[in-house]
Amino acid sequence: MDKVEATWTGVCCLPMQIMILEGAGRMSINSSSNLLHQQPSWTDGYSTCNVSSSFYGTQWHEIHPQYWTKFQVWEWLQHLLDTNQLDANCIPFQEFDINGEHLCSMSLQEFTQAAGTAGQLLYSNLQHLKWNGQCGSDMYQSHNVIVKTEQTDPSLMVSWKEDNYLYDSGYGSTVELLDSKTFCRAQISMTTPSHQPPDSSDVKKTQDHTPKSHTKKHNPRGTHLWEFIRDILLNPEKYPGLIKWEDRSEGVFRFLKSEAVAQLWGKKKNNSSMTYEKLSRAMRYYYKREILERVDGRRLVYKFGKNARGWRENEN
DNA sequence: CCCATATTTCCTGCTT
DNA sequence: AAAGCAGGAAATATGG
Repeated sequence: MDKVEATWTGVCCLPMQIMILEGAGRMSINSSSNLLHQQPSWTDGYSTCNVSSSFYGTQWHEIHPQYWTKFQVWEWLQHLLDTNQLDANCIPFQEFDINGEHLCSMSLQEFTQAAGTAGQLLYSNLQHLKWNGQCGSDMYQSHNVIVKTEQTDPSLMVSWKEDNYLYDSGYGSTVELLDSKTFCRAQISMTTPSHQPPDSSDVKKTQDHTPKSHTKKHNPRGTHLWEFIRDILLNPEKYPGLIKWEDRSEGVFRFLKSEAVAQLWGKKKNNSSMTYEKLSRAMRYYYKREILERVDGRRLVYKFGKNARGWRENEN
């Protein structure tokens, strides 16, 4: 065994990581492949969390919208979803397969056409960006949600807010804070067909996800990856800010801290060299088995398929 | 030891 | 340019 016991306090610039994993106490980290090596950006003491897509690298917020690439347009959209705590369906990403120049030329009407009720939000936010060049800290929020006035690195600010928010209020109490959510409700219910439990052959109901069923045929290493992911989603208070639902009823979710999830998975499997790269390969194998469905276009987003059980709110 | 399943590891190519 | 995504291929771990 060349594994080295290391405590998370060694990674002193990662308060979130420490908090998340403190329950686990010590973590086995391979000295040649720990977080410090895999995620240099985590160690810069700043952009510690990839809460929203990615700030390091592309830095759309430092570029005038006019010059955004399609990718940066999507990052902006994603960011608006994040900061306004909106469901993904509030903004039809496909409608924004355009670059910054095109985006800037759109009228309010066109925005509304493309994104419905959210169009207004997008439009006014973009106007703000256009006239201010650089992004002020307050532009990240639209009119209707939590206002933050601190002058800090936006990425830090946002992750801090989201993390704290998750810690303080827990998952269940989100709604009252977020009237922006309600303004999307109509849209969501229109675009979301009602759902019947897709079960046909399997009449077995495992209300609780305790894996001790007599029908289990092969379960080599205890929990499967998808169950592990599901359980993180189902216990947000235990693993805050790692993965979040994008659309609870449809089973769409998104990794917020992909590498942290990979580390956690690796820990469970006693594999300290687990990475998101490898974890995601395993996730992709689930497509064929219909445990997951593809969600294309959006990074780090997955959707439970018909063979995934136990993730619905009231599953039978 | 063999077999199947469920990853894990590595890789090339493509997209954002 | 860095991160993700797609899959192929091969290796590995585990239980039967």
